[in-house]
Amino acid sequence: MGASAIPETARRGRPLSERTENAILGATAALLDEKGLSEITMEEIAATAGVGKASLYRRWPSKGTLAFDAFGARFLSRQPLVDTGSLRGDLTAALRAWLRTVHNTRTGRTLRGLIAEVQRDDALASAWNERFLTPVRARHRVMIERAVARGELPHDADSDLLLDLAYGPLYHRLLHGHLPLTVGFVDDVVAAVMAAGRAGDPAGAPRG
Amino acid sequence: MGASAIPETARRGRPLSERTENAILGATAALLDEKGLSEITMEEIAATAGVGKASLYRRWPSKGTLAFDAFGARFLSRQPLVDTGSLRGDLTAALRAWLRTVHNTRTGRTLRGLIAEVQRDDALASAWNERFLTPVRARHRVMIERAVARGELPHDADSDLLLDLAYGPLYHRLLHGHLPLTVGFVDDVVAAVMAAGRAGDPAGAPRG
Amino acid sequence: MGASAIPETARRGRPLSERTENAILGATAALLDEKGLSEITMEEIAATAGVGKASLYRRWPSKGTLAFDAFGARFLSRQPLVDTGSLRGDLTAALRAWLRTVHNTRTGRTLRGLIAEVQRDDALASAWNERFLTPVRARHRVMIERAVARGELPHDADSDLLLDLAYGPLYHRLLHGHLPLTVGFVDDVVAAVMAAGRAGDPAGAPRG
Amino acid sequence: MGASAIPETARRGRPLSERTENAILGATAALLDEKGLSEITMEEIAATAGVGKASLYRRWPSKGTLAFDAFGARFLSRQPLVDTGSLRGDLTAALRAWLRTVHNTRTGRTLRGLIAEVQRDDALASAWNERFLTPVRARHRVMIERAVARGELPHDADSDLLLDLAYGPLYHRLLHGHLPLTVGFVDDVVAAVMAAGRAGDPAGAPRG
DNA sequence: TCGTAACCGAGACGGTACGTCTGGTCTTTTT
DNA sequence: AAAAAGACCAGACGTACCGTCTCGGTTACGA
Repeated sequence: MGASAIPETARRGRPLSERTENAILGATAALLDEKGLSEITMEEIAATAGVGKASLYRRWPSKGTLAFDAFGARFLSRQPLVDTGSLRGDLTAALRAWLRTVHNTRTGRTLRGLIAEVQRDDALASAWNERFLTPVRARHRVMIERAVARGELPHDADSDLLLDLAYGPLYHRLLHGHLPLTVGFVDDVVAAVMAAGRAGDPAGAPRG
Repeated sequence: MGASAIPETARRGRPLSERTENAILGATAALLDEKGLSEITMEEIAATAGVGKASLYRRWPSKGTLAFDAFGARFLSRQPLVDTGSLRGDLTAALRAWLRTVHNTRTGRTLRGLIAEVQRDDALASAWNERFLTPVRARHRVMIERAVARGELPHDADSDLLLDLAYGPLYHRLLHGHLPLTVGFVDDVVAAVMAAGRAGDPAGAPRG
Repeated sequence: MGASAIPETARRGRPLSERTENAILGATAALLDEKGLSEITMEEIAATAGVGKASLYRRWPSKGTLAFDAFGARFLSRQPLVDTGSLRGDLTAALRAWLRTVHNTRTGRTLRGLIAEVQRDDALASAWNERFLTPVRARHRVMIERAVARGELPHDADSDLLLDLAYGPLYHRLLHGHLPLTVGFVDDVVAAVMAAGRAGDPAGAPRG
Repeated sequence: MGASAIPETARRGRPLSERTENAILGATAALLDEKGLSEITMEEIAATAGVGKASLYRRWPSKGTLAFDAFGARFLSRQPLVDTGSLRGDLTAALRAWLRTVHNTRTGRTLRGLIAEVQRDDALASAWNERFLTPVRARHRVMIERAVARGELPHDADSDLLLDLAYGPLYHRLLHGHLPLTVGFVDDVVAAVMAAGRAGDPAGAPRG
């Protein structure tokens, strides 16, 4: 989304300035630390970065994509993959890390704002999927694969299902706020995922 | 949110017109059938309703609250509570009804737009909780209570947890769109909730 | 303009309340003492008078006519007609009284506001002429007639012209503010009118 | 009032477009030819000019100042200064030109509207003085100076007074409409000014 | 070493929508 | 039936941002 794509041949003309790019990303991150995405304007980002608005639009097509670039790396870096030796341990570690990252934090507010933005912008939705959800899920999927290798889960365990069972309830409370996001809740969710996994290949259950 | 609050004594001056209110709600609903919430403007609603803008702001403080009033009743009416005689049957019926209501429908798009709006407006978030989430969850909780009465679930089953386990994964796919919302997925989620429920008090203890 | 028109027969229903009328005129006068006519709204007048807007529009068709009624009598009462025994004395007394009334006073500001209002409302312009200009000019014309009777002016002296020669320059400076309105200026204008009057029939003929 | 002020150094950013400015002034002038200033809205001017509202407010702080810029030059150009060889001739030519320009013309209606506007806006009043009244009076003052040079008026003739004696009665009738603005009236006013001028230094008359 | 293409910051551009305000009218209940 | 209250429709107000374009100027490649 940001500056990428190595040109086949060196492109003519003045190249995009790395300083400008960093200034924009820095200003965006700083503003996201202060307030919600919907309260930030492109003009404000440009002014804060000491940059013309055109330099924003030259790189990112919308506020959402820019915020996503300014936000994504930091978020991903806070979702480490640890190997505790058991699926329950891995899941607990992963979901608690997610909880710490988003619960009552500026990062959580930004994440909510980005998900809101995704609902109104199909292009951003694609980017969100490819650049954020896919990698984070690939990382999480490793937990499932290790559990299969250990024999904790059957060979045909549905990793997509299990991940949605784990993260779905958490995002649900994050976005709707109907009930608190607590460590206890996270542990209950982990227990439920364990139960569902042990119950055998859920995809094999009879359905209509 | 809209006209409410029974006056202690008859209020002075010209009362809010029911015709005007209905015209506004009707226009909003019609526009929500055409396009997304974020593409609709208050000016457009007023013009469609043949009403002054002030008559909108006199009743609703924001577009979100208005959309919520125009949308809520319809949505709730499409989430019937049926008694099939078993928890699995009840859950399957409820989640499939939800799926039919939101999957690739205008209602689904509107629901996504409203959830996005809720992320940026605390007042709307409260209304969303009180006027939408709380009643819909109360209705769904009946399923859990019936299962407890039947002996399908232990007495201390955590209905909040079970409902989040059921609806969380569905909303997750609705909002992120990383994987399709299918009947098969719904049935898998039901199976997982059943497994989690049978496993006893999910909040705690080791299970064999 | 205001409450007038004696009913042929006693009118049916509740009569227009004199209290209401006085409250409106009082509120208007009070507001005109505070600020300019263009900064006052009908809603403000109604609120200040503790009266419904309909009670304003029932009596006066526009803000200008109302202001005119609230203002007119006071202004006229401050333009006394004195008989000093000479045209120069009469004119000096009249123009100086006008100067005292309007120079750097709230009355002057209101007068300017009303004249501005008259430019954009033909109905008000008529009222202004009939109810304000005509009576005040009739009163001033007496000065000219007395001067003719004394032999200070020829029998065919054009009183309209002489009055416009006297008041025109004063209103000019009041409305344009290009030069100060001073007693010296008033006296110079009186001298000029005297000269013009003495020169014989101003409408015509060559003079030596 | 509009785009002016030569920049000390080349100004940064995109300069104000002359095309836009002309479009706005043209649209304003066209609308002023159709109807009165008070019936014209900023939105209408922007739409007619094919221009955003911000481009109006970027240049002019109010409708009055804009109308003034659109109107001023045209009006001034219709008040030529001719040298007829005598004060009476010069005055007659100037006042008759004024009469032709404003009597029952769109220009006259606009002039009345602007004078009304000036009464409610101090900033506009200043502009009106500096940019309209001062130059037009400077031009007219030449008539007086030539008359002094010819010996028609004493050396200490008060040009401000004489100009107000000449134009005051005309504006008086224009704004109040109590009596018609005719050529005969103009000639009478000229005669009066001549008489006042010949009567010697009016400023020297005794006063209290 | 020059030309030129694409960048740079600044800010004006045509637009849209905002939420407020006012005008003049209409609809209540109360007097 | 007029009173006070206040909602009604209509639409202008001046502001804020949008995403694009224009300006004078800079940078770095390729000829």
